[in-house]
Amino acid sequence: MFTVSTVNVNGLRAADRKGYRAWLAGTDADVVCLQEVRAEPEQLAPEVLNPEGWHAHWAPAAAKGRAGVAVLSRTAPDAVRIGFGSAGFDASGRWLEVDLPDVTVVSLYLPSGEVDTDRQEEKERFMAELLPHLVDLRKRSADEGREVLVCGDWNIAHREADLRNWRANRKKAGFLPEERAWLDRVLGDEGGYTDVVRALHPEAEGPYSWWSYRGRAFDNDAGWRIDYHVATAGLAGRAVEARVERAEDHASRWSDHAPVTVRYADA
Amino acid sequence: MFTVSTVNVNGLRAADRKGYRAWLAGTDADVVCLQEVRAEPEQLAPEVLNPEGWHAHWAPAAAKGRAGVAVLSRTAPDAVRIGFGSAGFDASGRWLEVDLPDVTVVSLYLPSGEVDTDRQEEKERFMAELLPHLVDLRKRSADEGREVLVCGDWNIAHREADLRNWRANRKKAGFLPEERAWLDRVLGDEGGYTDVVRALHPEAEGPYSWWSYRGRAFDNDAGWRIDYHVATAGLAGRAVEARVERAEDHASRWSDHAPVTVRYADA
DNA sequence: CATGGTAAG
DNA sequence: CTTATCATG
Repeated sequence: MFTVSTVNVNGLRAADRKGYRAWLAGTDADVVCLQEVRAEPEQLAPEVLNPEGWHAHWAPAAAKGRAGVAVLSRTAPDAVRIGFGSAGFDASGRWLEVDLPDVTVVSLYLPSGEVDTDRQEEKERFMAELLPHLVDLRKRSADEGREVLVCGDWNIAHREADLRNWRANRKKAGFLPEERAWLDRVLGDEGGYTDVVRALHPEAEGPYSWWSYRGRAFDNDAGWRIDYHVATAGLAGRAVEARVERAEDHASRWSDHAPVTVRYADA
Repeated sequence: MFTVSTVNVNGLRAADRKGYRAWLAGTDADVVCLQEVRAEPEQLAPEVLNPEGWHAHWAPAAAKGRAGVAVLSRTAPDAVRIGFGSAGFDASGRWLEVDLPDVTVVSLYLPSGEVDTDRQEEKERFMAELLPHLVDLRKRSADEGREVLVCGDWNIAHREADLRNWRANRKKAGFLPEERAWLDRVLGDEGGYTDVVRALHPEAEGPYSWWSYRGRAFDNDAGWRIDYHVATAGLAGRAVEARVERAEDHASRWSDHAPVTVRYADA
């Protein structure tokens, strides 16, 4: 069995203060993808930077305290690549590829965007540049006999079942028609990828993976499913179980996101 | 008896969370001068903005979250003036004059400065502009038969007895020779003012009124006396008791400064 | 509502 | 070390 977790930690130093380290010590995952590390590697505690029993690779953003992704794996990767060949985004701490024996695992942190600001334009540029790379990555990997798994915070809820209050959010970044249409392409014939958790649970509400810190979103389960396992067909077909590790209560939360963990059967 | 307290609150909203409001409710002062309010009046809780039993006047800085002084008095002032006639500093939230029946009380927050930066030049410009106004204020008030009391954070320790580690601080803002010389002028024939607490306790170490939050300054009593009652001779001669309301322990501190309270006998 | 940077103290 | 503002989420 091959188990992969992905979680947006919303500042790894803060998450560590609140329980991340204990969570990592207790997980049975083989690979953990992190997003929003929001620290330079040197700013992390040694036990977080290089946890015992893990090989950790980091892709911090050039801008201090922003974004930043990582991949932790129990075995050493064959290769590690930062960025997806974009002059504008490769130093933004949003894309890290790690080659394991027969699968390339990616930690992705897509810009959140904000309607009517240049942050939304940036998100759209990022999406526009990413799609061709996703296609290319799938094709190259297929040639090499490898699967691809793009884990991370995609910052888009795909369908109405992917967020609690979809009506109120139709004009909000993260559920805009153009963003959803872009995910349609990623998950359709053009991209050729599968939304693993949705494939396992086609009729479920959610399961949500992010709840705003504002108001009572967590208590009311007013969440969004924006953290995905996006996999090539061969790997997606081997997914046997998915779970969102939602905290018991507010006090035990160490991020506004929850880990999304999927178990894949061996090939 | 006429009792006046002065205290740099280091952010009134934070101070309120930690105990300022209870302190105000318990004080026997007739007038309270505040410095470093660091809030626009509208950002303050109503009970802090207009405490029951007090007349409160505020002089916020134009720059949000910076400086800001206030005077609270149990009786309504006859007049209130913001600034000391300086184009550069009148909107900086550092000078507020309040006329009470026979004394003008001022809340002053002198810039802290920082050696080798333009913040030190700003401090020196402020001092240069302030001294003539102090002289003028004393003279005009004398003509009107009024005393003057300039309370606040002067951000200068006058003499070696006014800070714990004076040797280590000879080149630090707050104990520079030129700053001390300027205070000599304020407190000498030119200014004509008296350092009330020092006059009451000529031989004392301190009493300190500020302890840095850094290190163990508070526990070690490694403090500075930078908060003064600076009064015209007639009022200074009526001072009968001074106390610094140093917190019992770290947990009960609600600012890095302590209130400096003086009781003045009636004329 | 929370993180982290930064300026100020 | 602590207060704020700010941009980001």
